[in-house]
Amino acid sequence: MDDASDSRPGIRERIIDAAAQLLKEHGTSAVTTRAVAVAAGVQPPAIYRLFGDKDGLLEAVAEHVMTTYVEAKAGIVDAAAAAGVDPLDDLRAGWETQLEFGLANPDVFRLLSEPSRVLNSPSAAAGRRVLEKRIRRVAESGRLRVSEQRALGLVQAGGVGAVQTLLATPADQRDPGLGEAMFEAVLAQILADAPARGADDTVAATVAFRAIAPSLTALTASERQLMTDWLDRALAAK
Amino acid sequence: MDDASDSRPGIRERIIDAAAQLLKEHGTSAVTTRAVAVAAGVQPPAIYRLFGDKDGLLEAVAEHVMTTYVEAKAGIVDAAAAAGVDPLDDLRAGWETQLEFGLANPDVFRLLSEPSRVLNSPSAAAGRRVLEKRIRRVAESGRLRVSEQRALGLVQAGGVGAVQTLLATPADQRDPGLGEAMFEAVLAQILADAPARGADDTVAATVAFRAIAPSLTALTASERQLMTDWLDRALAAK
DNA sequence: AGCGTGCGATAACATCGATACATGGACGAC
DNA sequence: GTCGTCCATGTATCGATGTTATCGCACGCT
Repeated sequence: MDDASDSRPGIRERIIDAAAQLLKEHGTSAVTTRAVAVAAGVQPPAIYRLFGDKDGLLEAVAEHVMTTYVEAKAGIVDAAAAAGVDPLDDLRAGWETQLEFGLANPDVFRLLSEPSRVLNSPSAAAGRRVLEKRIRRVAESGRLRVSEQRALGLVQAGGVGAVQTLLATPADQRDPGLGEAMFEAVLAQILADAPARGADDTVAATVAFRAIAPSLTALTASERQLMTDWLDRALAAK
Repeated sequence: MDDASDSRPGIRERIIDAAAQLLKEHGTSAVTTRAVAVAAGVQPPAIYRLFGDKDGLLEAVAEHVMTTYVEAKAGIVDAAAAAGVDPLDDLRAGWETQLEFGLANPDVFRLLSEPSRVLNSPSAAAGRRVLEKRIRRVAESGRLRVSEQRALGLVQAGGVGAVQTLLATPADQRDPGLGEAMFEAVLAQILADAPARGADDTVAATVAFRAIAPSLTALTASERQLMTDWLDRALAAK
């Protein structure tokens, strides 16, 4: 019945919750063994009895957050497979969930992205398995034009990179369409049937002109400034 | 004459080199103020006098490694611009350099990728500026079908994501083609299929844009009117 | 009942980032 | 030449953190 790790009143859970909350609300540096201990109402040694060391605690936190977050994902995957939802819509839903999660929980996301942790972490493996299922469904539909491994890597890299790039940009300067653009880039690379993106000549011409506009000496500085502002606005609207 | 930061025999450099070597050879955890101090043959307080705090030291290390690595990049960019190398080949060369660097120096790369550091780090800004130049050259050639900002974000995200994904995979299970696949995915997303007319000089780009400017629905009628007036004036001045 | 096993609490240890304070020497003023 | 001032260096230390040893106690097994 009861696992050995489950003592009585869920002390383990209390510690994990306290650590997760501390991590989410006050950042990585606030997650100290003592702070977690007092927040959970236990003594520092309890952490070491239950998790071995601090890294074990962080791994448990990662697994907890990941599970909480992935359970929905996994449920959606299964439900989608059963309901016959388009695998691509399913993949896109997962992508958006991951981006939202990453932007909402930067510290937890960083924790889950650390290569040293990902390499030997059961929770990371679980997360990857969910993504593998989604990729597999796309593959089974016959629309993949690269290996599943390649597709998996591209989706993973695109997601991690997009989140990290957005997090590394001041919130007011972020490109809100970056995530979707990256997803489309990955899709176009792994799908057999080309999404047939319309070759938009106007955008290309606008971008090219935007690049050389600052060198138009026939205009005044303020005119150039105003014009580039308009151009950026026009491009952002695309 | 002598700057206050430059005492006598390059103590600053000795400390930075010691820290960089420690970081590269023994990982992040080995970079401790005392270890750096003994490795550089100085006293712990010296670090604080020269760098303020440990984060200042890490920033200096990041800047040093970045500079050493980027100097070649920047030189290549300038040389490429002068020699008229294909902007795409130039971009690809930078991409490959970044991937190699990230895989060869995982800890330094992680340091340089930390969002909190990237947000207010001069060295990170310098690195981004190099990439901006490369993107700009592509934009000037008229081959970009998205905004420069979007292109920049996609290249950045793709590179960071690819490196991080590769680092998070056991070396013997890595997909050696992932980096190139990601690059192609990004390229396909940001490039116009057709070389978009021979708009490699300002006049051609301006003429092309002048032709499509009236159809920019994102601008108001008066803005379009004023802009086309300016465009005509700029063309007349040529 | 006796006893052992395991859990919780207190205290302590080693190390880390960071700093206060004393020391000493170099340079200019007289 | 001598003294005083300033600044860099060196020592010692502080607070905090990860981690562990030790003790006491309650619970279950024989």
